[in-house]
Amino acid sequence: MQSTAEFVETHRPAGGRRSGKRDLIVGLFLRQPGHLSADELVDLIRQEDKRISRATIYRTLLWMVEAGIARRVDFGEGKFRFEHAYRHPRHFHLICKTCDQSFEFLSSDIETLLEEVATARAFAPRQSVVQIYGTCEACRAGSPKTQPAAPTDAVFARDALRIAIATERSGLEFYTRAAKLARDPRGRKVFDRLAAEEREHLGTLEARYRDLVGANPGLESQPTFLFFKGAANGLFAAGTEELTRRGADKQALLIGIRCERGSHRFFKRYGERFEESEGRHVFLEFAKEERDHLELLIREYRALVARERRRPPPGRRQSA
Amino acid sequence: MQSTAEFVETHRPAGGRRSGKRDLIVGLFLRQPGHLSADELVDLIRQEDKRISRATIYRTLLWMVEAGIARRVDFGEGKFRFEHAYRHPRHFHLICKTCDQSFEFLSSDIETLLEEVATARAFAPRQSVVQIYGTCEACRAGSPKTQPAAPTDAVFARDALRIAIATERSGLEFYTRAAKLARDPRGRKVFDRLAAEEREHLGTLEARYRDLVGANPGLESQPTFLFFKGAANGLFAAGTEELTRRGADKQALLIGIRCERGSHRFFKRYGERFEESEGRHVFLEFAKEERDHLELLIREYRALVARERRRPPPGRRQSA
DNA sequence: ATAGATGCAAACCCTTTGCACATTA
DNA sequence: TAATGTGCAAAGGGTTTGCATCTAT
Repeated sequence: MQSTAEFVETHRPAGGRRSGKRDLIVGLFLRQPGHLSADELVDLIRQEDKRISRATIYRTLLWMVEAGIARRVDFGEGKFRFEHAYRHPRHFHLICKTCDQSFEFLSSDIETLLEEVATARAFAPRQSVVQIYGTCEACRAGSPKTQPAAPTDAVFARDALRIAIATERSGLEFYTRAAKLARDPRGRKVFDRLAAEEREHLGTLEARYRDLVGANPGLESQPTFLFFKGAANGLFAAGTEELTRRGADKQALLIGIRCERGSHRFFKRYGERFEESEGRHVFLEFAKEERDHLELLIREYRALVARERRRPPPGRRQSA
Repeated sequence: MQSTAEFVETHRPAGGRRSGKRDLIVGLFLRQPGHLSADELVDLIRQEDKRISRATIYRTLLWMVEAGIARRVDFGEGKFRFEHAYRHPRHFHLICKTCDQSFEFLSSDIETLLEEVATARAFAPRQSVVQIYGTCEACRAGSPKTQPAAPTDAVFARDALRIAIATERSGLEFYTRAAKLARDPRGRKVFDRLAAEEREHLGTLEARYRDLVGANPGLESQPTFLFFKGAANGLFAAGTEELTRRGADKQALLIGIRCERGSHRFFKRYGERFEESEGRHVFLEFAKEERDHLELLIREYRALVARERRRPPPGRRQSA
C-alpha cells in the first residue's frame, strides 16, 4: 500500500524543486478528508503557525491539480473546492445545501448511460460531473453532525468486494446448474471446472472481505459508495434463471460468455480508474480471471459448434 | 400555446412594479437560445442602444431566477450562465471545452438512477446536475459551426412522441397477441378492447408527430434530446416476448399492469416537469390514458383471481 | 406619497500576477 | 549561478451593494 509521501513522489513533476512550505501544504492537504476551499486551507495552514502567504497556497493548489495530486471541484458556490486524489477514485457527489457538506458515490450504471449519451451525440467525453443537490439525512433529522471521514478507498474496496462476491456466488450457482443440465460430458467438465474456480475465488474474496472489515472498524456501517444495479445479486443471477433443460449446453456457454464479458468490463473499468487502492488489486485481478473464463467459454462454444456441424444437430450422446 | 409575454406575467411576483427597462432585458433574454453569461447579456442590451447599467442587468437576472423565468447554471468557468425556463424543461448538459458551446439532453434512465442513489443515502434531492465535458462533433471534425438553435421543447415533443408511438405500437402488438393466446373469452374481450384503443392512439400520435415535424422544418435531423432506453422499442416489447401460451390470460394481465404502470409513471413525471410546451399535453394526456388501462387491467386481474377461487384452478372454459 | 427600480461607483469575493527577494539544485 | 519558490501588494474578473435619484402605482 502506497503512503501519501510515496504518492506525492510519484506525481512530482520533473524539473521542479523541493520546498518545505509546499511539502507542508501538500501534507496537510492530503490529511484532510473533505472538500476544502482555498480559504479553508489557508486557515488550516495558518493554524500550523507558519508565515505562508495566500498566494503560495493558491500556487500550491494549482501545482497539485496539475500534478494529479488534487482535483478541483465546483459545487456552484462561486468558488472552487479541492479534493485529494490519493486513494480516492473519481466519483460523483451528493451536496447538502443546509450544512454544505458533500457525500460521495459512484454508479456504474450512470457512467454507462453517460457514455451512451455521448456516443449518441458523437461527443468525445473527457469527464463527467454528476451532482445531486438537496438535504442530507442528518440535516433533515435536525442533527447536523460532522462527516464520518471514512477513507473512500476502503468503502470502495468493500463495495467492490461485495459485488465481486455476489458475482462469484451467482457464477458458482450458474455453473453448478449448467453442469447438472449439460448433456455433453465435455461441456459438463468445463462447467464443473468453472464452478470449482468460482468456489475457490469466492473463498478468497470472502476472506479478503473479512480482512478489510477487520482492518477498518465501522466500515460495514458506511453507506453504499459504489452502485451497480446489474450486479447487486450477481451478474449471473439472471442467467441462471434463463437456463432451461432444452439445449442447455450451448445456451449455458452463451449466457456464460455474456456474463463473464460483463463482469470483465466492469472490473477492468474501475480497476484502471484508481490511482492506488485496495480496490485496484481486487478489480484488476478479477478482471484478468474473468477474461480467462471468457476465453475458455468462447473456445468451448466454438468447439461445440464445430462438433455440431460434423454430427446430427441435437442428437443424444453416449453417456446419459 | 403560451407566449413569452404570458409566461412572464404568470411568473411575475406580487408587490413588484413594472419597468420598461426590466421588460426590455427580460424580453431580449427570452429571445436568446443558448446559455448567456451576465456579460454577454450586457453586450446584447448595449446593442439595443439603451442606457442600462450593468447593475440593473445583474438585478434583473436575479429577479428572473427568483421568479422562475431563468435558471442559473455553472459550467465551471468561474462565472455563471443563465438559461431561460420558457418552454424549456430542466435538462442535462454536454459541454464542449473547445468551442464553449453546450448541448442539452435528458435521460429518464439517469434520473431514475439518481433518485435511487438519493433514496439509498436517505438524501432529499432538490435538483441534480449532470454534465459531460469533452469535445463536440463539430470541433473534432474541425468545423466549428454555431449551435443550430433548435427550440428545445419541439425536440422534446418529438422525442416524447417517438417514445409514445413506440409504446403504443408495442402495446398494440402485445394486446393483439394476448387476445390471440387468451382462453378466457372475457379476458380476450378486454385485450381486444385495449388493442383497439392502442391502435386508435397510435393513429392520433402519428398524426400529431407529422404535424409537429411539418411545423418545424429540420426537426427530424436534430439529435436525440430525451433518452429512455426501456422505451426505445416500446415498453411492451419485452412483455410480448414473455407471453407464452400457458396461462396466458393471467400472465398477460400481470405484464400489462407492469407495462402500463411504467409508461404512466414516465409520462406523468415529464409532463409535470414542463412549464408549458407541446410535450406537456402529449405527456399528461398519455399518462391519463395509461392509468385508465392500468385500472381496467387491475379490475380484470382481480375478477380473474376471484373466478379462479370459485372454480377448479386451470380448467378449460366453455368456448374454445 | 411611497415602495420599488435604476445608475453610479465603490466594495466584495475569489483568484491571479508582477516584481523583488529567498531558496534550492 | 541559474532556475525555481515565496511574499507582498496590486490587479483582475465576476458579482453585489450603498446611496442618491428616478418612476410607477
